[in-house]
Amino acid sequence: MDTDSRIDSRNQGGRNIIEVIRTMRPELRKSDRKVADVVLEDPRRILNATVGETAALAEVSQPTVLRFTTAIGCSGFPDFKIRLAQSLALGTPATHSVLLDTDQPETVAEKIFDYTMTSLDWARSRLDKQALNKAIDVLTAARSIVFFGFGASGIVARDAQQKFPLFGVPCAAELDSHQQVMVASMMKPGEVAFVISNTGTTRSIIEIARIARDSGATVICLTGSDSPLTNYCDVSLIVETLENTNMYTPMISRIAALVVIDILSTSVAMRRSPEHQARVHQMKRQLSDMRRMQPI
Amino acid sequence: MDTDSRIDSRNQGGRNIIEVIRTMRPELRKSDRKVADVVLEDPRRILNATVGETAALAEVSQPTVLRFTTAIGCSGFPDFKIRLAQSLALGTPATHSVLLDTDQPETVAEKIFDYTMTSLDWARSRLDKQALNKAIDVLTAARSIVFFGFGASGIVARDAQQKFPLFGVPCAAELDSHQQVMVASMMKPGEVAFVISNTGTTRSIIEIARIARDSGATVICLTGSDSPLTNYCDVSLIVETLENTNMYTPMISRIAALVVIDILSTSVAMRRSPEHQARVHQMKRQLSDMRRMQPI
DNA sequence: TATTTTATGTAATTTTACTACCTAAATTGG
DNA sequence: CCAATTTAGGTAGTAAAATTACATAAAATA
Repeated sequence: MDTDSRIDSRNQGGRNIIEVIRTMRPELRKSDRKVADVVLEDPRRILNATVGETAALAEVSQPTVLRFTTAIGCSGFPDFKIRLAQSLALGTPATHSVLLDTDQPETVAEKIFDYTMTSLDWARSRLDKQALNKAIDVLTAARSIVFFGFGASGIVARDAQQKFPLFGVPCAAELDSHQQVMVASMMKPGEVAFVISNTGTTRSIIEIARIARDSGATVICLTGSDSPLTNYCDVSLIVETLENTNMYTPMISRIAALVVIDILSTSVAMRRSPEHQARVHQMKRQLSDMRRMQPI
Repeated sequence: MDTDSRIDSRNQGGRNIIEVIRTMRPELRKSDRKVADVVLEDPRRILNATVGETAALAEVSQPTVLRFTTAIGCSGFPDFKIRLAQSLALGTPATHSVLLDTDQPETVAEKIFDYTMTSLDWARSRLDKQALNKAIDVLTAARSIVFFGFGASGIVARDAQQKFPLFGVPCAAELDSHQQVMVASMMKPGEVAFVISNTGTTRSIIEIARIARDSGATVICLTGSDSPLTNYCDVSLIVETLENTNMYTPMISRIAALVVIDILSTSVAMRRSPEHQARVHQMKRQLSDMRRMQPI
């Protein structure tokens, strides 16, 4: 219920009809259940089917198919097909149900892929464009950037640190808490501290933001919710991830963060002079040459 | 043309009809273009419209609407609506066109998000379930795992190394080429070498796979295409990414790889005894406690 | 300018979705 | 356990939608 209403608000009218059918199946009429079963068995087939064809597949009458569509909350057969098409939009049936202990690896793969994609869509629609713009401005003007992060966010920090130097901005990634304090307190105006923390509540990372800011650095944070961390930051990039099911959150949060890093680095690169871009191309060529060479 | 035909092969019949309409618009008949415009202006509105209503909106006759649908490659109006529904499934119109120098940050964000999601879907449908199963078997049985990777793949290796120890499997991530050779040559039967390389052509990483295998280790690779690397591996996880536009490939390949790591680690976790899972929960609780504590 | 080709609308036709109604099965109260 | 009532499901007819055939207008070409 709670979950559904949230998803509902995403795009008009209840989403993922397949999931709806699956959950409602037990309380459906016997004949409606027959229809439900042929739909669930191969939803894609229904997309090109008429009421009559669907009825034949389910071995019921046409009005039963119509009654089925209204039973699951659609306004008619065409509407049902539209909903189904949307649920099937990305590959196979999208089931963002929770992982079950009994799931086969195939199912686990499907669910995780699906959940990742859906969550990215969610994050996309929620991303604050203004903050994004401001972050790009700040990063483009930065004399140097230091990325701070722990654990999974440390991975993101490292990833960012590998990307940004391409545009001539000196970068560092600090992942050790002692080192972080030292570096943060030595920062100067014109430098940017980029603080990454999914929870935004990790005490030590909040400290880092505070210290860096006191030192005169501009502080950007990349976090999962409007947390205490944002109080110490000049720009807050909040990447909300879909629900907080303990199982998925750590997975999706770092992926969403990486996508944001992609967006930032690409945008900064695009603002740089063509000269820089030429240099990037040259470097890429060298890298690809290296791949064919024997290492020392 | 080339691009379209490839996308066509994904799921039956050309995908993202909105993009198709946009690209074909100039070469459409005058009246068809009127239809195209009302569709592009507010695609969502068409989902609940009939031929007649669409014709009225575009101020053309009904057959013109029909001719429009066939002109853009649909087999009829209902088919067109289905395609449209699929294109609109995830949030706003999905445009996976190439990045332009003139794109605003908002557009860049949209494009990168969209491209990431689409590519993940592509990777999902292409993932070899058998190899996945085998990899899970091997990892579950492993006495220890060493992850090898360079550059962006090094990030993936680190991420994996942070995840797997949760299930009681000793793990390491080797990112330095000299260190890699040493560790690989010291591996023993029962141990697993997990080699990550997007290109699969990096000379030194292929060497690592060969050395590890010669030492008796089971070798799993995670790579972007059926490359030379796979010759030296017992299990090859090939994560194909959508097209090789130089701009996007490095971004999406590492994200797809991370999702595969998620799937593997989750599946391995699920095969472990409940005892292990309890331990994981306990650890999570400790971590979340730590977040509220002052660092040392 | 005449002729062919292409574009678009009108009107008829077919197909599809939907509704009214009727029968059979199931459920409940006496 | 049987009659009454509700509920499920099918038949057949109806409305509405999509599609086709055809005619006319506009454009292009000779």
